Amino acid sequence: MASEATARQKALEDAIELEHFLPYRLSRLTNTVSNAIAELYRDSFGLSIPDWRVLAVLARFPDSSAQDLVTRTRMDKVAVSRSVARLVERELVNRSIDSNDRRLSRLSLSDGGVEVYRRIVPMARECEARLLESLSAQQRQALDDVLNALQAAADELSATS
Amino acid sequence: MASEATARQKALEDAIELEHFLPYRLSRLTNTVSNAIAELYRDSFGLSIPDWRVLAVLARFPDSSAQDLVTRTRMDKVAVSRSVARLVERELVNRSIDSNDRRLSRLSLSDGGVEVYRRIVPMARECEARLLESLSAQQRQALDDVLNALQAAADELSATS
DNA sequence: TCAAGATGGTTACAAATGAAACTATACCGC
DNA sequence: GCGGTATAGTTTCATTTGTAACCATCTTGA
Repeated sequence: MASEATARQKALEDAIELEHFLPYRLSRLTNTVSNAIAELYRDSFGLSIPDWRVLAVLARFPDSSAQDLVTRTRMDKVAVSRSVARLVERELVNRSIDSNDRRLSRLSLSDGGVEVYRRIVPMARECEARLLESLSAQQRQALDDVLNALQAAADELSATS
Repeated sequence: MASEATARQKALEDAIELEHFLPYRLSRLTNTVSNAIAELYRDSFGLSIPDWRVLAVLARFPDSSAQDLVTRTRMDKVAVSRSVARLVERELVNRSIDSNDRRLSRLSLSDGGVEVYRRIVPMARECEARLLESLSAQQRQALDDVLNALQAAADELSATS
């Protein structure tokens, strides 16, 4: 009993405050941001965030294959396949088959895709700007460095576990 | 045609590099961290992250109601209900009914729940520490401030949109 | 006191996500 | 050239998650 009570006591002393726990804070922040953005893209263009990511990469790297998209978006290949299927269906993306290797798709924005992309970009920038406005110039620099360091540490974490 | 080409050109010039786009970077970091942690909790104790959050809050605030958990974890009430159901089923959490208001649950860790919690805490702290190790003391302070500012800005964003 | 909300919590159903199996094509060594 | 293996991409199925409807209980105000 005494030792049972002690164990309980010890657990309580060590208790983690979720509010200050980094992974929780990151998760909460990301959820808030992602939900706001997802709503914006969905209501404006009927696009999901994965769809938008695919568009963004294709705008910069036309003639990408699905595999290229996997690499550049860090989405998994199933998610890429589904987004591409939606976008092709909606004729925002053109798909053709690589003439040298017929396993590969060659994906590009259609004119319609370019147009949608062109209209989304300012909205995306606006969201980002509103977040960054809350920071000083120094904090923005610090954020950039810190995100890089944390991502590297997180990659390490997931590699070693 | 010329104008069509120009539009395309303009879109490309404005193109967003996903790698530098804050919402994307946050999302990527959070996914990496969450996946690593989720794997750890799952393999060690068969717990999901929502389960763990509920445990963490109950360790600090025994006799919480489900609604209290919603507030403190920022999870939605369905997720809380499901986590609690799982944890009660596994007898890590005790549920009783508030004697004054029979709609309310009174939730607390069982002895087994305390034990599981006590064993998870060091693992959670270790994860967090590994992430923070990558930062200088100044960067850690900056991170704290920046996360607070960004969360506030994100709340603002989702409120106004 | 009792009808009309409001609140706490669960259930049911739909949409999103992930893992594994599958198809088609290409490459490699013989 | 041909069997075995690797790669690109899709489909299938199970799990998770979110939304909305729901039930029980409480509160309020005529």
